Amino acid sequence: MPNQGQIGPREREILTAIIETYISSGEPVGSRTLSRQNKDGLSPATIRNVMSDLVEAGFLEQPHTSAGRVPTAQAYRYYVDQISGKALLSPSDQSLISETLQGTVDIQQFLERTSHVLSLVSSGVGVAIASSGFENALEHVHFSRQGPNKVLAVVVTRSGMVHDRIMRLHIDLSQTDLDTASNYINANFRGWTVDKVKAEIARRVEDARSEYDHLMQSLKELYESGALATGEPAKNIFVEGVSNLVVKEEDHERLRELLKTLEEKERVAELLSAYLDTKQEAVRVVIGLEEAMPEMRNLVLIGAPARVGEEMRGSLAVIGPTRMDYQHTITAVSYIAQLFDKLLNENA
Amino acid sequence: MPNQGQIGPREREILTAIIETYISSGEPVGSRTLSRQNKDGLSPATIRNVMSDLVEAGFLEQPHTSAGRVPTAQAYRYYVDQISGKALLSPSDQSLISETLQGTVDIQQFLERTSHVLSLVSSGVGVAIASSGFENALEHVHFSRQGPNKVLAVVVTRSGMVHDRIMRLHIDLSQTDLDTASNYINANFRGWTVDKVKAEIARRVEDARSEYDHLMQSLKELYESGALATGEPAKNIFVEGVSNLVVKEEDHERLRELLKTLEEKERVAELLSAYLDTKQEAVRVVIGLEEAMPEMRNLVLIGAPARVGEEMRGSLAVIGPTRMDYQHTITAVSYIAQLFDKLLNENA
DNA sequence: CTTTAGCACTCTTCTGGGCCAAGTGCTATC
DNA sequence: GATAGCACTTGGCCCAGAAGAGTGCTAAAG
Repeated sequence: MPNQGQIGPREREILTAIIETYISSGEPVGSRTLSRQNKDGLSPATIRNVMSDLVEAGFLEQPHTSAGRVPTAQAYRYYVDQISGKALLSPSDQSLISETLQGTVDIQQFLERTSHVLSLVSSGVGVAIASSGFENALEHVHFSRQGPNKVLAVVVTRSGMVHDRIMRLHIDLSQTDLDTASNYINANFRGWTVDKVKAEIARRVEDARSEYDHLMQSLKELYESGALATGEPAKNIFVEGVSNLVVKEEDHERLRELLKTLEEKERVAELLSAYLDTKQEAVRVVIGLEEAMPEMRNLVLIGAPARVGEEMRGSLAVIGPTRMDYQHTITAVSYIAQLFDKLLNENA
Repeated sequence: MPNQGQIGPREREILTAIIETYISSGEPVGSRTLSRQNKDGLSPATIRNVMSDLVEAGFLEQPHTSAGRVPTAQAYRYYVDQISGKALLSPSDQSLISETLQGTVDIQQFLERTSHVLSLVSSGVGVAIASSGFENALEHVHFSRQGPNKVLAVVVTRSGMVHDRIMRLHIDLSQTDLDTASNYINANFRGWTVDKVKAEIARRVEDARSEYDHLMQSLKELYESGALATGEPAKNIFVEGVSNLVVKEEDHERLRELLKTLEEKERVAELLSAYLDTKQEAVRVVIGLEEAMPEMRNLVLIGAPARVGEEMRGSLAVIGPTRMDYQHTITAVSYIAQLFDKLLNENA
């Protein structure tokens, strides 16, 4: 990374102007255009000199010798650092968002609406993910016999997620057996994380050698049938607004690849979890997604962890074109992340 | 519709050849090409005469005076009638499909996998919809108190669909109240359709003027909070494989519109329900979707009702380009429709 | 009456040249 | 350091011409 420090106030101003012009026009910006729009009457020649420096420093590129300049990933990163935390969300967006999210009652619904509203207010796809099992405290399980060997399991976690699943067992358990089992689990493990519960049940089942212990047998059967799985990943990953990514310049082949990736929601989840970690507090902007996934060239990710109190319950993000309204999107993401805590805390 | 009857065996043969060539090449097909590929050594001139007749009869069109011919919607309809029921599904597809769908346990999961596998074996998007409430017989409800004024409702229908929902009530019901209510519903209404149940509850609540009847009050509260809603439409509409629709020829603007429509799953549901009715038995092919939705120009719908026994439980379909492998897709859709009955019947 | 061969005609697509606009880099000047 | 001037590069656009594909029509052959 050459000469990052070289950026003085004049350079910064011009760089910002170039980026903003490019974002709104989509075309390489030349010195002439810039000098005309810039309020300080700098001449094209001057600007050319500065531009030349900026190319040197790695902030700009030229598609070919005699075209204007285009911002590099480095430039976007710099730009985002500059503007971060500067803007407020427009009142209309604010009310759109809060009206949509008002009155949601569990995390799944919240996230679903979040992905939708994000795709509306941004020019990208809205993504929202509920973080899976391992961080969720068990609230309550319920088993209900549906027929011979057939059981409906409902697992509710503290965060408000509800997982239901119908399973076939190898043996037939009566509703009484099931109630005994669920009472046992609820009485012993309420508040534990689901993963811990599963591990502990496995241990106790193993320990209780006695084949005569009916309860343990039921538990074993239920455990093995996957009754406590909170996986079912697709159910808790919401991706909306892919049509926003269809823009004229895009080449068909890549677009197709991109859509395919976005449809494999697990891959989107991977992407988010790679870049959004629990520690970090605020909105994170990742420029240069093509390093992780080549079909995501020219896309950026703007994401934030979704917390309630200290606990991370999921993530939300916008995946959109490098040429996007950063201020706006960042503010929107951050606004929703805050709402998340607020709305779900009062439901606790 | 002019001179439909005019089609003799020779015309039919040539028409079929044109359609198949066009489907595989995507370009207007000319008399020369056709004469070369056709086994009977017909000369281009002869073919031209026939083509001329076919244009007259409304089966072919020419993009411009000196281009080859392109099949019209009428031609595709004719073609589909000709080939229907002719082919068998390739063994590899057969096993892909049955392996994917084997072991599904409720309709939701079945449909989700169906939409996925359909998008894989066809060149279009796979769609699967569970028909909502009104035809579903109630199996079982369960209410569970989650906190002050907060109740989890689980509604299970005979078809294996599970609807869960967390609601806020205006009054606080104890778990005992809830159990009384659910027992009452299960005892009185098991086997009714959900809609009937709702109507009947409303009636009884209305009738039981006595404000002292605790049970009726609970029921009223639960009913009004929407505990019995089996709506939540998005949850039961599965659309997969949109990337299949990104093809070179497509214009960006229309593509964008199309994706937007496909993301509004309710609109897709509308489309299916408009064309697939309960009466009809087998696979239905709808050519000319643009009449219903202009953005769906050049798309066809190949769908079938999903029944178990006599009862319609949903629909499945492929929405793909007019230029698709009809034989293959029709066979696949029909194969899955049959599997549906078979797999879910044995789980009954 | 059907089929075929021949031929002139139409229309699209591809190609190459020339022109223009935009933008650059360099140098000389203020 | 900023500016003005100037020669140079490059992609986009327009146009004309050639090539290719296909048609319709007519006349002849089966």
